[in-house]
Amino acid sequence: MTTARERLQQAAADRFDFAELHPDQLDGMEHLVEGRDVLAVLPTGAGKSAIYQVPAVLLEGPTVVVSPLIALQHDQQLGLAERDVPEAVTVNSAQPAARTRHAWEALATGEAEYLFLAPEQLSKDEVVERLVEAGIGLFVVDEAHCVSEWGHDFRPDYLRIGAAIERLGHPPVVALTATAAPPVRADIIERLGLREPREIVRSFDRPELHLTVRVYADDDLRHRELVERVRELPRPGMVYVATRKEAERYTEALEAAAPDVRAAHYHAGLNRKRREEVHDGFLAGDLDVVVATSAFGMGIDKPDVRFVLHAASPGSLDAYYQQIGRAGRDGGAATVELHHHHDDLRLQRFLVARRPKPEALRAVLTALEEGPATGKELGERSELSPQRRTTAVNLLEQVGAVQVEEGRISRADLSAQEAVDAAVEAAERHRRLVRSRIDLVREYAETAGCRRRYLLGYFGEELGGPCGHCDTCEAGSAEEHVPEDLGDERDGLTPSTPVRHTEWGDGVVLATEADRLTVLFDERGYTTLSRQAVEQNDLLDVREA
DNA sequence: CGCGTGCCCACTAATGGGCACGCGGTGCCTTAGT
Repeated sequence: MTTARERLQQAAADRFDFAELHPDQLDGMEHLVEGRDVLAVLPTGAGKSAIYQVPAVLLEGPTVVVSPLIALQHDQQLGLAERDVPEAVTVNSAQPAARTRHAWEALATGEAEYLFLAPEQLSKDEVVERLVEAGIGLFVVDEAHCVSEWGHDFRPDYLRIGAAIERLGHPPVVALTATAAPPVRADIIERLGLREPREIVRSFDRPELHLTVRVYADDDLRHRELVERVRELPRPGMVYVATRKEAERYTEALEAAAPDVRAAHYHAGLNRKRREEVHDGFLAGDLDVVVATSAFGMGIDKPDVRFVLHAASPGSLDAYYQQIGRAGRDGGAATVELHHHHDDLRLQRFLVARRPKPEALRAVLTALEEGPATGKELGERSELSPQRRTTAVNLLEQVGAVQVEEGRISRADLSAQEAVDAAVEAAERHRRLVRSRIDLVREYAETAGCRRRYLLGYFGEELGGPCGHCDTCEAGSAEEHVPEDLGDERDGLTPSTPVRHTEWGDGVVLATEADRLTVLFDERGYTTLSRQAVEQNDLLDVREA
């Protein structure tokens, strides 16, 4: 009798041509074929996709892969076409109806094994019903950080994936991502409804990246220096900016200052053809530098990116880590610089987490007084856009004001006023969290301590001493900022310790520095506390997890 | 959310206060018209 492990290795070798599987991959695969859920946080290039691709052929029933971008779905589909496996199909609005028809038929007959779709598809009842009929054997959420990053406002259907999984009878689920700090991992697990998932988390350390921050008070100076850096540094590389206008402005400045540098800008305002040109041109080596907003990046698996410069601070260290992670994937040295200006954060504070409109919440509740409704019916009754409507339903469901069962939304026993108040408060709490993350970007920019230590601490990883390979280490200031009691559990306040603050309630210690602690409070978000104040005033109690 | 821009108005000509207005990111989806 062969073990699951042997069958997986056999399938990987015979059908995928994977010579050898990494223990992390095998571990994830094994849990899936045993019917358990998995959350895998592994760097790009570590073979995340294999974790679902191989078990898919051993498990009965087709595999659903939820992926945020149609372009990514297409890439994965093409990759699978080269393997000795059943067909991979996609369902989305951009393809001809005939292709979608074929996809559903192939899935129903068992001819197709893999189905790629965006989360928005799962909000359609007929889609979920077809999946129920197909008897889904494995459910995959690729780029799973999007659940936490986009689900709360931008793409609310990300928060509805969990409900779809339940309607499918909860087949084994695997969530895959390259970047997720501990609170993000917790959010993914909760929102997808993963059951005692096996968490596979590899180190976030990327020693080949040299980290530097420059802080500016003058935007024009920043602009000039950044252009100069692009001229000096080995290429290819990427420059991240905060706005579309800045992407164009920096590209023009670069073209003027360095005609030999082949540069292009990229943002979501470009037409599809142009976006493809820039994307493909960069991957093919026809472009040296792309200046882009956050729109550029997912699907960029280019090994030889030699620098990632930020001409403006992003809205979180999660986003920052994700963007710089595109440098040095070949293992060669790469330059990572944050060119920070205090005003960058003002823009981010505006951009992230807008408040929900109480009118939208009321409109949903009023529409439901007529009786339960599907999402579509609710849209017709309330005249809200799909995005507004789904965001409102998500919030109301979260506070127990509505229930969603079998795709039908109904009112719970809670007055409209109580429901709206609770939903607004839930949104406020999330807004505080998201805004508090912005403060940590500033702290990263301003710390005199080791940059790498700070960044890894944010991702729940304790780096013993200074890394010796960032600007503060080289300047000597990092040495003085290592906590003296590192590893000493004298005060018990080590990372991931649950604590209670006299005023701010429950939280979890996330990172420790010489003079301060970063704590994530349920009600308040990320907060930095002075160690001295904590000790003198006895502000924190360790509580039972 | 909060800053920069530009307009009006006041007013011994050249500036400046007050204020309304515009601007700022990420992708699915759908569907009419060429």
